[in-house]
Amino acid sequence: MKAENPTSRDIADLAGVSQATVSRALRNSPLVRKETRDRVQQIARELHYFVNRNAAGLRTHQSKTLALLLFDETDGTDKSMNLFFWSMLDNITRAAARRGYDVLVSLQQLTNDWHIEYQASNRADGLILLGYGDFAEYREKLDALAAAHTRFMIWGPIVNDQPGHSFGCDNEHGGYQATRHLLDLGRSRIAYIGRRALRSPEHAARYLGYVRALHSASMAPNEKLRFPADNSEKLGYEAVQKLLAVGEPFDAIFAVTDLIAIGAMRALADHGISVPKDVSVVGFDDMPLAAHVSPSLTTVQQNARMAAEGLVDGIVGLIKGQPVESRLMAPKLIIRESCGAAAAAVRR
Amino acid sequence: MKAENPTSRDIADLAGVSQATVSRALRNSPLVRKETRDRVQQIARELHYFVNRNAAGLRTHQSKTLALLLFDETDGTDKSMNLFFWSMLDNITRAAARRGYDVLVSLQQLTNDWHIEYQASNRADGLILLGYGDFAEYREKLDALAAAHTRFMIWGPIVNDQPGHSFGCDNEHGGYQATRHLLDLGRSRIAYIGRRALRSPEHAARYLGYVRALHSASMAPNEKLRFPADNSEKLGYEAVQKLLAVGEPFDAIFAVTDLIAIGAMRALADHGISVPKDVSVVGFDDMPLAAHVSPSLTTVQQNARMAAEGLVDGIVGLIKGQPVESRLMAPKLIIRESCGAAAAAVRR
DNA sequence: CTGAAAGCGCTTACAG
DNA sequence: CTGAAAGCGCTTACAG
Repeated sequence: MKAENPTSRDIADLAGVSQATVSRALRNSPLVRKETRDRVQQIARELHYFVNRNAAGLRTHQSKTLALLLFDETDGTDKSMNLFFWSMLDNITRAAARRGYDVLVSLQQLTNDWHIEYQASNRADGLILLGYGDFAEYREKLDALAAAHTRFMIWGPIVNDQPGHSFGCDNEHGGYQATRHLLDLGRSRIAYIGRRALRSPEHAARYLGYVRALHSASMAPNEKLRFPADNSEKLGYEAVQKLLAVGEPFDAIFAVTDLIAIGAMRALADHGISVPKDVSVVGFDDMPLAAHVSPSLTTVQQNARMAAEGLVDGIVGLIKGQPVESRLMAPKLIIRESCGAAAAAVRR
Repeated sequence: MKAENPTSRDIADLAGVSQATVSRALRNSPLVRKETRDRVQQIARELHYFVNRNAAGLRTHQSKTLALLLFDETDGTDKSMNLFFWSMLDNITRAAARRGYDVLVSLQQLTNDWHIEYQASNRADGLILLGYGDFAEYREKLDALAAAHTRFMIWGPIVNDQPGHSFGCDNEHGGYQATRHLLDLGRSRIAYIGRRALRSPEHAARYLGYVRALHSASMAPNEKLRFPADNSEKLGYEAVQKLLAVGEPFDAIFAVTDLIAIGAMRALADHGISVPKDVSVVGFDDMPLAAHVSPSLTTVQQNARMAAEGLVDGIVGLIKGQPVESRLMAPKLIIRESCGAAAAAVRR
């Protein structure tokens, strides 16, 4: 049915050279004479020849493939959280392709084995780990990866003692920017919705930025205006219900993620509280939805393209045995309608 | 630095059997005695051994990998369109994993070469093509794939003469359901926003369903209420502007995609027209955003899980040389607020 | 039930 | 600049 694929030997026969020369010519080796090289490549093209990756990989102990492991702590109902990852996936595949790597994708549940075997089986030369959540739970998996001498880059903060290398967003600075923006607009009773425990280091860093901004305005965080929430719209909604129940006055909310912010805005609307007139709301992530909700959400953007480049640079560096440093990139405040800074904000 | 991975030969030495027996034992061959098999597998586990995929693949001419090619006709600004694909990706990787396949992802631009070499280079045993858009443009690529004897499944409609196999949504039926729903609510002047040309077969099928529903109510489509639009919020917005400019009365809109519907609703809101009081709007796709806009969007859902299973079943069947039929799955009307069927609709 | 042997299609020292 | 040869780590007839 399906014709056999041509091999380098077939090309050698047609070109009248040895198979070794074909291999060299195809890889543009300077060892082979230009005319020979051109002839070989010409024939390869005519035959629609492509190097057998399994054979090449077996020989070189490389797969030229990266495995992207996406893990998701949510129950899957809040698919929207994945939007940033989607953009990351897009950018990572492109960045990887530019460097000659394919990307293997795996959606991991936290309970699954973490596919240490991707590298051990020569399916991938390195891993990129992408996920939000509780690092206390991940830690054990990361240790296992490290023990197996797996090369991996983690999307996320720089955590002391954490095995492996990471590339992340400077969440502390982002939290500072968000809060500073609210303060600059004259808001002073700024609620915080999100975690701040160390086991959730991204939230924790954003919280620290929030506190630093308050301090910079000679204020201190008000514990009555702090409500824990994981990353979901529902929990943002519920947090605002609690906030209102407490009765402590507030004029702004810093939600530690866009999803929480959107839930919070819905709760405010349901209670007849106007955003941004009565209360300003700022989120974090800049997921596509943020521009589409009403009022559109002012938020802190993590540039997915930059993130992808950082992660792919890192893992390719590790594969090549180069020294790699864990790094953070700067986030960017995106001003829309939800804080009142742009009264007649352009929505498109 | 990194210790060499163990090979089947290492296990053979430790187990005191031949390398061939190790290979058989690892693959649970009934040929090898249970005790031998258990001993070999035990040692493999202790050594954290994993079969070298390159070697196995070279030998068997299989990669146990599927390539998922996502192509996107938009300019990339309307990332939201990708949401259904994201869900597809999720479900496809899981469905593939269940069948022992990894998934390689590639985000294709229409202008790129379509990586015929995925299969020719033994990187993938088959392809899944995922994208919306204009089949006239794809056609040439599909022919090239077919000419290269590449196995592939296309997400989309069954198109006569189109090379390869497809699995898609019964868009005609979906268009019928959407329109029927509007008719059942007493709407009679139903605008259609979307393409209907054959070169855009998904839109075309939805349009045919729209027409059939109208006929079933003894109505005919009103050409003054038809406005072409590609899949973007912006174009949905603009279509409604044109619709209003024409002055032809209407009480409902069937938008051929959710994104168009959302743009349409925004345009209606900007003109002070109430949805669903004055005008009912129904979309197609049920992207996550659909539940979050206000009013929440009644739409026709394509079940991503079912779609993924269909595509993966198809491609695995093709790989195994089994007969595979192109098939359609049934869409499902999801009733929310935008048509007025659920006055006090639950938004969550 | 097990082993010896061939061979999948490359890459790369080694020799010329 | 080119070729002959080894070998990457498996799987699977072939023989026993």
